[in-house]
Amino acid sequence: MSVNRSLAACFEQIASLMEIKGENAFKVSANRKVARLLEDLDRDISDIAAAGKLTDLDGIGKGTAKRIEQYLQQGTIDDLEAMRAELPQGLTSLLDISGMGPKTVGRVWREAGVIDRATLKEAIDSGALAALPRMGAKTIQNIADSLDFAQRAADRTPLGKAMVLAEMLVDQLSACSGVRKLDWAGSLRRGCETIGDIDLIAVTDDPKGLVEAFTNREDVEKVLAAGETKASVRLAQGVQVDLRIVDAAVHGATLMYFTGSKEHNVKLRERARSMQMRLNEYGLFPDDGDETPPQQRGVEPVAAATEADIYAALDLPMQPPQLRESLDDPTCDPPDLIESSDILSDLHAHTVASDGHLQIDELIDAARARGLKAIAITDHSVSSVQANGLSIDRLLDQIKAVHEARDRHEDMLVLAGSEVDIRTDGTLDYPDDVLAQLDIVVASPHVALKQDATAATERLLAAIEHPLVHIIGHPTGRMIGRRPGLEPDMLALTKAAAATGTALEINANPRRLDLRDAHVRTAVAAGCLIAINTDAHVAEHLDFRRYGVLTARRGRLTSSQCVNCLDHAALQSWLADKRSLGQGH
DNA sequence: GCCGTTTTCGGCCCGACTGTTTTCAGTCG
Repeated sequence: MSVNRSLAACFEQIASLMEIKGENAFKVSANRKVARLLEDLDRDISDIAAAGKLTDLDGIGKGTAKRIEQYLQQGTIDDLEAMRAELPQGLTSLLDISGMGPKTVGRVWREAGVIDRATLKEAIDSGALAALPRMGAKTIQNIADSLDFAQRAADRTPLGKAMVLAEMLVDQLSACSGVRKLDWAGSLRRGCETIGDIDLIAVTDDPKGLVEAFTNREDVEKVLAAGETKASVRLAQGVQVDLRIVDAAVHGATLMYFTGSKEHNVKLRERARSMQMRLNEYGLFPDDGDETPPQQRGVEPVAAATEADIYAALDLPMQPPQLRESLDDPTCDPPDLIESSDILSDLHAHTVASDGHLQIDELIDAARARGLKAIAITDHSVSSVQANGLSIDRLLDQIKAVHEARDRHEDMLVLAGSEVDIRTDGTLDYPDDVLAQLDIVVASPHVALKQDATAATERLLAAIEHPLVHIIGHPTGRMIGRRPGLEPDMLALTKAAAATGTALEINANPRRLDLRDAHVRTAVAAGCLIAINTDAHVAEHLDFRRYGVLTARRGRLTSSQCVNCLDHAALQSWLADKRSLGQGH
């Protein structure tokens, strides 16, 4: 699968270099669209190329197909190599600096000899930049600040951090006088695993007061914009936050517009145009051919107050925010997606026996307090030495202790389990006669996370097909932004999981989210069962559930395919049936 | 560069804010 990723990077670079060269903007966006498509694709592009089906993909024409084939055969693309020879490599890194667009990057390169971030800094310090036309003191200060910020801040903010920050902002700003509505939009609302910036949409009787409260916050490091309807700040926490203020009558249009994705918006606008209408952040308007934006001429929108109104007026089904990505078709009826309230159990959690911080009873109480009806105690196995994994003797003691706790908490279904290491060769960390004594077995990879794709596939297949395994925990072992994890053949894994009834986990820890959204989509399509577990080590980790649910929704999961939505009887019969079926395997 | 109930050419989504402008280009989302 990584060929998809490296090829996506090529097309992203083609787009950026063309942009700096000043080539046709539509060609640029066509290439960028290809990059996005490759990133989201759930199949190996080389398989599609081998089948001669490249141009079947929306956005790939003859030219792109040729480039892809050349890359697959030679590992390079002539057009890209030519541009790399013509333009310095470091220029594209300047596009990530806020305020530096392709025009500016092209100018500072041609006219001031800037070729990367280091030479940009030099040009600022030496005054070479100030010598250029249209480079006033403010512009240069903004570039200097943004360069500094870009060097310090992480590329994107993890979902877990952004969500907590957004909740705090909404909480505090909602307390301002006159505020009637305040929501977050953007990639955060869509539940993406990382967030570029936080978008807030407000309805208020006192716009000025809200903008002031927003830009005067103590944690604001820099105010990027502060208009009557829009303000933008950079927080000390390393995140940019945009605030839009709108009339209640157009709230839906603005919320929809800033929720995106960009590709989804484009599709809706194209649809609007095909129906002789115009869609913008103020509503859906009849297209009367007048260039001036309709809302400025007092034209009444066809729909604007709610997202549902707009979808309805476009004759489309209402799409949940998590299904508004480039691969999602807005004309398709969305499935009845899983919700947090559907989840009745957490089947992967740790106690002090291994590396958790809670006693068994504390974990059970914490789960009950969050509305759960069942909890599995799954401490680490013997190989996970760094996590204080349990020896067979300690595990047998633990099973006994959990079963005693079960009798003390009759309202809860308490399961004695283990998170068993899947060793490098695919064997498990306890012998079968020990595993058979557990109520539930979660098998997870923890080491050798860089092994090649074939070995990883065989390793995970062995665990999926093991008759005593119920769930594969964090199947790839990736850590967002830190390590990519295993890259197994997900199609093969999900097929095997569907055939054996083994569930694949969405680990809800926001640093993991593993399976990721695209994998969930593949798994759901293959018909395999999914578990959404938090892998809790402290009580608060149980609240990670919501990140798992968002990821599940992005993968089109319904509650009927999720084992955590089973009630006591159904869960117990799945656990038992899985094994009795497995016996004959 | 892609695409087609305006299909082999001529389109391709829309508006706010900033800074350096004397009417608008560039950037962003």
